[in-house]
Amino acid sequence: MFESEFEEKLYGERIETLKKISELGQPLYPNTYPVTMTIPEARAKFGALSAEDLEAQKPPVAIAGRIMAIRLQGKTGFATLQQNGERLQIYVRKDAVSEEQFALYKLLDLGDHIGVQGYIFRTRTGELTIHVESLSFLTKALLPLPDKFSGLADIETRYRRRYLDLFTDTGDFEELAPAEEGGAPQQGQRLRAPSREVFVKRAKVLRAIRNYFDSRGYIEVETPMMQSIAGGAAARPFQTHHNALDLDLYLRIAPELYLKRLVVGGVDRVYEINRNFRNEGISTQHNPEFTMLEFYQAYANYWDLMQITEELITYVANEVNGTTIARFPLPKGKRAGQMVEIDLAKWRRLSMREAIITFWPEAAGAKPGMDSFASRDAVASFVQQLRSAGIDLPYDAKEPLGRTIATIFETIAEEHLVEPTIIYDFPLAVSPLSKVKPDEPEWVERFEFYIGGFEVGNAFSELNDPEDQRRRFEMQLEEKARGDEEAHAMDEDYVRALAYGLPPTGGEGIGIDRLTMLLTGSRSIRDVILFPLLRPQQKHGEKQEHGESAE
RNA sequence: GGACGCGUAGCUCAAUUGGCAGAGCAUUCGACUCUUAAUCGACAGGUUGAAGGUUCGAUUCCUUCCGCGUCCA
Repeated sequence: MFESEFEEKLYGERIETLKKISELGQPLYPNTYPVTMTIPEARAKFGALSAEDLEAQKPPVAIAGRIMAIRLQGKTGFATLQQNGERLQIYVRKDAVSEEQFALYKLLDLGDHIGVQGYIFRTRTGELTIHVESLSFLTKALLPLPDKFSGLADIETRYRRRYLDLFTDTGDFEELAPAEEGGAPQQGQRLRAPSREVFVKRAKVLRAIRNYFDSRGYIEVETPMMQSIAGGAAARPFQTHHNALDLDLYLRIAPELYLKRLVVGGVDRVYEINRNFRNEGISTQHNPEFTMLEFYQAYANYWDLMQITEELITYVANEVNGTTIARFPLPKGKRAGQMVEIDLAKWRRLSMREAIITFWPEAAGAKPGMDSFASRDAVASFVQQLRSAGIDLPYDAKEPLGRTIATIFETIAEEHLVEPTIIYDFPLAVSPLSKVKPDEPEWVERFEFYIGGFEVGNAFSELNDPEDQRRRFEMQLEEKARGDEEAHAMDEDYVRALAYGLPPTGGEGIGIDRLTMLLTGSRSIRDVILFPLLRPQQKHGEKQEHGESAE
């Protein structure tokens, strides 16, 4: 457990301190403390009252918190308690508490939990403070806290020890001027919110989404996380095994096919918010387990979903931040790291083909025409044009035409989609579960929406023709045979479900982690996931083959 | 998977051209009855991520490995 002799020594000293606290008659790990309010409640209730008002009332309170700062000066002392991310100062005088309790105060360390009872007043400098009449020891911190002002700066430690990050992180600020002699450094605009605030907002995001759908007649459900066919998306799954049934299973990559089975079953409006698992790389936008919202609505198509999307994102932004303006550091591309302001209520819509034309790089020569995407030769020459302009573009002459078009889109357009943008009409070849456009058989009624330069959601009019669905799965099997490990597997039971009749339905998935990144100004998905996946840490001693002995 | 960067005391950070590893906070001891990044005095705290190499001498240069970050695939 100990990382150094220093830590071990300090731990031992604090165990000794615990004994002394016990000798003062304090239980060492009491199971409760009778608070009258939380620290945030106390600040809200008394924060506006003047010193005179407080002096007249001497409002009695009992609160509890963790000691984040402590200043002892002879026969008196101050300490700062923290609870629920807010702080309140306490004032302890030797002549206001019992002898044992002042002895206890002198034995307190940074990080300890205590409860105090007394009355609220303001100090000479005006700070809201509790004049302590009685204090109780609650729990000891046996290990040292991170730097009391800077907190944890090391990103890795913040992820690995999120418990420390949550109560010590104060966010990042723009550096304005160097610290003056003996003073605190000047702080500018906040660049990153405190960790705790990010996760409080994440909870608000979930609450707002549930409010939105619950008030519109949707039913929230939970469908299998362990599936014998990992369907509903193009991704590699994690594999597991059920011993009693001797059954290979996959962790789900999407809930999609189960949710549409529910629509077949007459659950016309349904949503699920839950984890998906994809056995892929890790980046600032990818964690192997991530949270996805999927919702389905019978008798709706992708045009209806576009409207719902714009409404939902606007609603959630207002609920969470009180504004639709999001300040967000771009996570990738040429402008990576740049802070941008995005209005989540202002949307534009472009078809995929329009987006390719709009963001066609000048260096690549003549822009494609709208009608040129139907020709394999034309699209192949687009690839050559882009490559000769120095753009790295994967291309396989044997891959379906639609896949090439989708790759071109992702390569040249995605990073430009910073303002909320709906990209609609996708190639059939990359959309095995979407309904074909009636007038264009190679294109489907599907859209993705992009904010901040990355994909946040994906939606389509659901393919509900079982014959067509079977053919699409068969096309996917050919892709699999061609070497595409992410191609969809055949799901006979899903085709059978469609054969009972799926009404016309629109469905959509939205990445909750990415949406939370936008609403909290977080540059990495790891900043919005409490315990992101990291490689397990090796201890130095474990790597050494031969133990070295001093003797 | 590739390129680049980072790893120094518990925490936050220094260390000039390759020349005695240092400061603040925290800890320990002492002083202090309105402090608030409290203040003042004293002590202690290091295998510079790991292993190897070059050198009279390596935190610094080189190689490999480990972990993390960023960009790209």
